[in-house]
Amino acid sequence: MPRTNDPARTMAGILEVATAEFAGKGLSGARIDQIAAATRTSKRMIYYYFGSKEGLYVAVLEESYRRMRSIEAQLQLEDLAPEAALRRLVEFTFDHHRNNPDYIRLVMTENMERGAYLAQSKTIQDLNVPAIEAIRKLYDRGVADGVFRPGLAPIDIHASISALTFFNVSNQHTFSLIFGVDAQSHEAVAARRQSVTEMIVRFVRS
Amino acid sequence: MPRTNDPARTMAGILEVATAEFAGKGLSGARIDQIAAATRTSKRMIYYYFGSKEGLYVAVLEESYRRMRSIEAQLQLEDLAPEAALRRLVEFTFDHHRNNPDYIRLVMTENMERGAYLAQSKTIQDLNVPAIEAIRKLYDRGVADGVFRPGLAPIDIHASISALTFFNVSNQHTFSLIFGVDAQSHEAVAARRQSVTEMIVRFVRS
DNA sequence: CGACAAATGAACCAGTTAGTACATTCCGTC
DNA sequence: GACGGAATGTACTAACTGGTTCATTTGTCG
Repeated sequence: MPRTNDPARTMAGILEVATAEFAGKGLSGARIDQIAAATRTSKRMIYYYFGSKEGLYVAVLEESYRRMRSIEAQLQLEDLAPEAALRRLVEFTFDHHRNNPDYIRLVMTENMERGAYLAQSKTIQDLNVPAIEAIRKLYDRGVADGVFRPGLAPIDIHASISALTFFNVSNQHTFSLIFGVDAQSHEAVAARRQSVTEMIVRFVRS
Repeated sequence: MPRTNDPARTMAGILEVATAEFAGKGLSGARIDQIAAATRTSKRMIYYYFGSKEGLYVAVLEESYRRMRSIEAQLQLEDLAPEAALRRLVEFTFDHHRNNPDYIRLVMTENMERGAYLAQSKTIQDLNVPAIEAIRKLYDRGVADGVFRPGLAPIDIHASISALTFFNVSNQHTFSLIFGVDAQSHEAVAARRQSVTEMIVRFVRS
């Protein structure tokens, strides 16, 4: 059977498989042979396009951050009242993280690597700034309306939202093991979602 | 020169070095040869006492959790008014996590392993229950005094405290890279510490 | 003291893993 | 249709890595 050259498809296929592998096992736990075997191409192509295991990992990291940002940008917070917008942002982040454990695990992996690879990437570093801007806008509106108390830093609010929603996924295994199996049930997750939202809203409210 | 047999010292030495290695590089990134080289004993002894790389990892995990609990148990929250006790607990947890990145990284590692090794350990699983009990007591006191609002779950409060303090260390690298280098400065950390405390207190306050 | 298990050391090994050499095929351009 | 670079496949390798074999020494107990 004849071969068909399709660089874009080959690269995309490698990236997709590699994302699952790196997210599943971390950087040092991931196996290039495993990735190659799960692709319809060969290991040779991984090195042809990405140069090294680390190069592939950086590409996966960049792609994953980029996808997250593009989804995030779809939120239309301007149309909502400040508190409703804040709730929407928190709930969206909570749900997004919960539905994208691979993204969470890649960020965990990168933190285990002490940010060494994220530091190499030029494109990633100005990626989350829009997220801060969105918070700043809705916060300023809330302060102007008198529903939010003044003096808070948008980046601090962002840190808290990230912490509460990220941890919920990143530490789910150890948390469930120590505090009971039902911590991941539908009801428990829904309750946690509401609690997290409430905590953020109460923090900024006048 | 004559050899001196000292099993306790040998094991303790291995555990200490192994803790740094596993915390530094994760389970798959850690190298038994590296651990052996950093010890004053040999690789042979690691297998003699711990059986396998995984066995050593479990021992490190158990020891690390145990140490954390013993420190935690020293808190005397009963002597303080409810809100002061809650502040003390949050600030203590914040400082403890910040001063023990190895512990944080071991928990991150175990979550990357999906809790597979924590699940094997009998001694660990009933370890954090006292932490919940401490919160329950101070929370009940606060509700009785009328300073805390009723209807909250102690485990939910614990989850929030853990999330906010854990994330502050676990994700410091990616967070600093994306949002500026000064996120780990003395001032920034102190501000974050106060913000986290304030968030928890405002959540439970009537 | 003598015997015997516990503790230790040095060298070794088999399987794995990131990375490569070499040859071949595809496909746009002139 | 020929030419040349881009894209791909196969087979290989050097180094690493968890784990072991075999031999030796230490300390304790009767």
